[in-house]
Amino acid sequence: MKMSDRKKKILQIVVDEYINTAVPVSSKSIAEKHLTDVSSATVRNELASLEELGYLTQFHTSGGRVPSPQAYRFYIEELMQKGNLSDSDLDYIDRAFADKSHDVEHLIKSVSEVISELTDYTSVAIGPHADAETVRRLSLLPCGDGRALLVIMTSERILRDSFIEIPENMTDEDLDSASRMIGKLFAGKPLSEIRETGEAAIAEFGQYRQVMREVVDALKSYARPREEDVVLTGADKIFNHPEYEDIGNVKNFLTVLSSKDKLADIIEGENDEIQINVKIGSSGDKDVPDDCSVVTATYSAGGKNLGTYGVIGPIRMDYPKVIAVLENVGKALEELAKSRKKEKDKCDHEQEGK
Amino acid sequence: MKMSDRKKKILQIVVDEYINTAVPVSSKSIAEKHLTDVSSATVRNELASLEELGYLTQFHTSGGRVPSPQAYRFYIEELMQKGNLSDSDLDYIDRAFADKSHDVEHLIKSVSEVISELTDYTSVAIGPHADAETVRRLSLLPCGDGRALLVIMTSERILRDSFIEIPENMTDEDLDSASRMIGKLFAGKPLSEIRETGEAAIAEFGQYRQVMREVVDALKSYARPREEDVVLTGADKIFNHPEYEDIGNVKNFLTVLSSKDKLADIIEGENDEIQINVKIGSSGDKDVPDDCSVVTATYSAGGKNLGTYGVIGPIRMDYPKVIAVLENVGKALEELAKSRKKEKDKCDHEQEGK
DNA sequence: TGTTAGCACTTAAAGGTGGAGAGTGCTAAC
DNA sequence: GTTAGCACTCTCCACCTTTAAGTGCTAACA
Repeated sequence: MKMSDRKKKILQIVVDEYINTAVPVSSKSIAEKHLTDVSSATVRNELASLEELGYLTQFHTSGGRVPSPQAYRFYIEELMQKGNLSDSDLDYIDRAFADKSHDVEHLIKSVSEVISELTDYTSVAIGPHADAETVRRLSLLPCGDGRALLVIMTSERILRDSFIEIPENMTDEDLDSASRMIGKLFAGKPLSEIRETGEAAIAEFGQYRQVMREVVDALKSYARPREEDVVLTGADKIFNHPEYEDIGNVKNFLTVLSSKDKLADIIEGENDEIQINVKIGSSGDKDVPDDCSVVTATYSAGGKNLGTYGVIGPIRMDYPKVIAVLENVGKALEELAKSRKKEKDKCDHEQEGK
Repeated sequence: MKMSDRKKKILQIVVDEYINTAVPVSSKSIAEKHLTDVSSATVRNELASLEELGYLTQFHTSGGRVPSPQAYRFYIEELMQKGNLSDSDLDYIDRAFADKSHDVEHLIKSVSEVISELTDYTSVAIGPHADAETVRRLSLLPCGDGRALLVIMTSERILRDSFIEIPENMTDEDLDSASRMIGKLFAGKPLSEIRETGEAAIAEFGQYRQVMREVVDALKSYARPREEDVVLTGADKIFNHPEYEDIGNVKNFLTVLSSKDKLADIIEGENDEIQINVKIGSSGDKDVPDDCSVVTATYSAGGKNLGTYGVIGPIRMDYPKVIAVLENVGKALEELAKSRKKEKDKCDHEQEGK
């Protein structure tokens, strides 16, 4: 059976209507409100046929139709009318990023908050992979209890959460010179490369071999997003959506949210290439609950990854709005990255001139 | 009306029973299971009198009795039989703290997890106030973008989350010497004192006055527990308790949990002196929801505050178990603090000998 | 005076009934 | 291909009845 234009139109109406009202859509309401040139009986025939094609389901014979996951996918690909944000929403985004300090961590948090606030869904954000950033400076600060704090300044931020063990007989001065040597060796290289080639370098690193090994080991923890890099905002937003009036669904949902590790998997997925990625229901992804959709966007500017941000909520999600928000936040982030780059370049230039 | 021994006994039975079953307690069940020497009619008389005294309430005439907040308070003060933990619970605690690294942050997280796991309630933990700790070492690491990372080693841990702005014309060497000077000045002093007297010191700090001001300002943020110092574990545990089958209650509960700032207020309160503190219902505390109890313990060893830990859940809480867990975790923490102190002393001694 | 048996009373919860309303599927006519 | 008409199905709600649980009260008892 072919998808006639009228079928598409009706399917679009059903999805739009259901997204807005959460009430199964009837043939009568379609004929009255949207397709005034045909009767409800005609619509009924089309609905029956759409159901046969797998786009619609009914809970019971007299209950109107509800879109299937397949329908949402089709809707997003072909039918959806891109939403425009209201002026006040656009304003909100602008203001949120206007006076942000330079911190990547804070920025990620802000992005997550903005997305959750504007979409009214739970938002998840993962910052850029430190992995791809290059080392600018590396310091080892003695802690006095056999450990040292490893602080790495990368091209994008400061990593300061790793501790390494240091040999008992090592003095602060030793540590300092080890720190300089290692810093010099790694400067300009991306973390990922250090992790891979680091092993080989350890052998040649006579005196401070053990410290070197600890540093390389510590870098391994940056291969995956760390717990503190996964930001969750607006978990309580689910209560604003009628599908979560059922306690079982709430429980299910919150259980997924409680493991940041799983969340990271859900959000990151394999969306390196696509800009916006939509997972509806359990599209084979074991970690996404059956009754949830996940919409994510991976941002980048000038070849640089700016992180992955998204929304998790019921399948009946306001996709036009969510996608519009993600796109506009993306634009704002790009702008920000650009203006920062300019600033940095200017700054670097000045330093050279000195 | 006086509280006869029998009344007390009956009240205790009602509370115990209700805690365990969550079902209103009837006169018949009491007479049959616990007070076999009197009839249900006698128990009924006593129950009516306890109700008059404000200890019991009924939802409807044929519904059995339920303890009032007042009854729980009386129960905890006078009636409760202290619970003993099972061997496996005790084991669990021991194992959890056996091989913990030195990190205060990790320890707090572990404590919170252990408490939530053993009690089956949502647990909140706030680490010791950095505020009271003394400075051992202070470093300013240049970040290269007009900022510096302020790393402070205190007697207990490493604080590494503050950034300060530095003057444009300041070189890395300048920063380093400023760092040394400020470090020397503050060494051995508690953060709280620096915060208070710091203002005065700024004036005398000629050349590096601006940096000094930034440092003193940054320290102010340690006066209150920071967001990352408030650890929440097992939010989903509430689903294991029947009072949270009602979606409204869940919403209410989760809303409170979503603000770490409010949580900190709830947990910390004014329990500096008491070891274990129980708030039942809204005991005047505006932030605690009416239908919630909060049990907290503030630990200390050798005069040193080890943090405040607790449990938040329904008023019908298993107080004997919760209190037993908090007590035993407290003991374990004390042990840990002691053995660490020994280690540290030994370590310091060796260093002196060198 | 405290305790008890007995009984009437109250209430929630569960189950059944019937009508109203919504929506469909089908058929026959256009 | 479209439509009007109608029988059919199903939910929802209001109402009722029954059942079980538990109480309060009273009168008798030790």
